[in-house]
Amino acid sequence: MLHEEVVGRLRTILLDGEIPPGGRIPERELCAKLAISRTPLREALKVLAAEGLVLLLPNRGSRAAKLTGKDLQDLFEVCQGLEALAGDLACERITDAEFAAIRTFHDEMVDHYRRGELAPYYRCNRHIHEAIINAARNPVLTGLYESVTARIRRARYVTPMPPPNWAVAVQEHEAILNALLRRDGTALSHILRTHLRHKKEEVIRAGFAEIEQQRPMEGRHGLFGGSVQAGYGSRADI
Amino acid sequence: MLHEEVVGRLRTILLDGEIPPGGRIPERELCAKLAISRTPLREALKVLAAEGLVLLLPNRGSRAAKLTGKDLQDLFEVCQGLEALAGDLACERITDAEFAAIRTFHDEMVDHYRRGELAPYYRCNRHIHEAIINAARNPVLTGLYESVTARIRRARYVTPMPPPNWAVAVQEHEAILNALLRRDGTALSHILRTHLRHKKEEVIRAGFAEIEQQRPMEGRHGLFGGSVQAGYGSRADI
DNA sequence: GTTGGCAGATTTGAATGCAAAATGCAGGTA
DNA sequence: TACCTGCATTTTGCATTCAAATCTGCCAAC
Repeated sequence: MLHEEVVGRLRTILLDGEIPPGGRIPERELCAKLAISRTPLREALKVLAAEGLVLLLPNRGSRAAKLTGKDLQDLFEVCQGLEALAGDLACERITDAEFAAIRTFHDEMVDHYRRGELAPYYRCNRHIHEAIINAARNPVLTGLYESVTARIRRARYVTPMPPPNWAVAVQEHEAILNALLRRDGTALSHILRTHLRHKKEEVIRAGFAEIEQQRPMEGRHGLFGGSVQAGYGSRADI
Repeated sequence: MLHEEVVGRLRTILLDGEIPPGGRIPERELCAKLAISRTPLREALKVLAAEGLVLLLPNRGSRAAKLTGKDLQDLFEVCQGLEALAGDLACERITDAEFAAIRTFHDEMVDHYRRGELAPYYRCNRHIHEAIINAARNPVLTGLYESVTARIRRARYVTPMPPPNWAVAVQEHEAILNALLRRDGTALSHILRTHLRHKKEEVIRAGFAEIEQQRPMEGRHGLFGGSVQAGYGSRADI
């Protein structure tokens, strides 16, 4: 019960920004805080490094990963690909009940839009996107999606929306719902790609990538391929 | 230098089937074999569990993950999505040199096809797919792709090809090259999806998923989402 | 003959210990 | 004053140790 939980709690700490991106991760303090020894903590750090949330610097400790604008762009692009795939699959596999649930979220979301309530709008929005992923009935996809979206969540679901863009986003969501209703995978896939591309542009324009004071070569690491790997630095928040 | 290397070697051991899927992973033996202590080995196991290559059974050790037909299908679907995305991006970003390299691999591949040389054919084939991924210039994508393809590599690049299917595959590759030449992302994306879908169907038909003697509930685990998580069993080889 | 249960051995999960590397700081030198 | 050098301290990475859980084999009871 220890290991899983440690990974989860650490992940929360990192995603919530309790340890700010780029911040040092003090092993001893965290051990005390979580009331565990260094062994399970270090195991968790390795796992999170594989997820791209932690940067392991050999012999020099670990740091919370920072996202550069490039990182953010890369992540959004991948997210586009994953959601497009999910949309395609979801149209083949979604149940009527699942569709109904999405429609409910959608209607609620539109209500929040009309009232200009951003936070609840985003909540519904996120439910919809996640429901589409789940409807694809592909655990591998779900897993990758969670891992990718976790890292852009704050950028994605916090960025303020200028009214014109917000209107477009809602329109796109109408189209998403429509494509789902028609079970038109190709269309849904296309809309989702567009939708995410817009979101990406908005987030990047909103400045989630401007504070790039490139740190000089932090080590690589960050298993699973090249995720964070290529050694970035910077970004203070997200 | 230890940790990274241990993960790498263990991954190789698992992917090469040196420890067969579903096989127990004997910590002590592996420690002796790799000349390390249990601590770094266990860290590596946790990381590989997060990648979906290892199943962690609380208090009952770890096992090499097995792929069910469903797993294989899920992985191929995700691979479709990733390659489609890569194709789209690659068309925007590929350099002439990269394209030339792909064309060279392509020509060589066709030669091998004409001579009926499957293994070298697959080698070129794989180079092409990887080159497209790399041309997308997206480290996150590259990382996920590596992680996903590693798990289906043996199925994908070992399955024998009935002549008619092989001919179709080569034709598809002609189309891939053509779309790349024209920098037509939409077309390339579409072809890659189709190409991968065919491959998936072929692999599944070739029987890489038939030996499913469902093991009774092995624990879950296997971080990153639901990858292996949902607790499958079975498959003896791959 | 089979089943249930108990004691010993094995294995796992986590804590602690120890050597090596890195960091910080004081003092000396140009 | 700025910079380099050497030492003490801290931190990291791995090995070892220890407690708890699981597995194995044996015996008794039905």
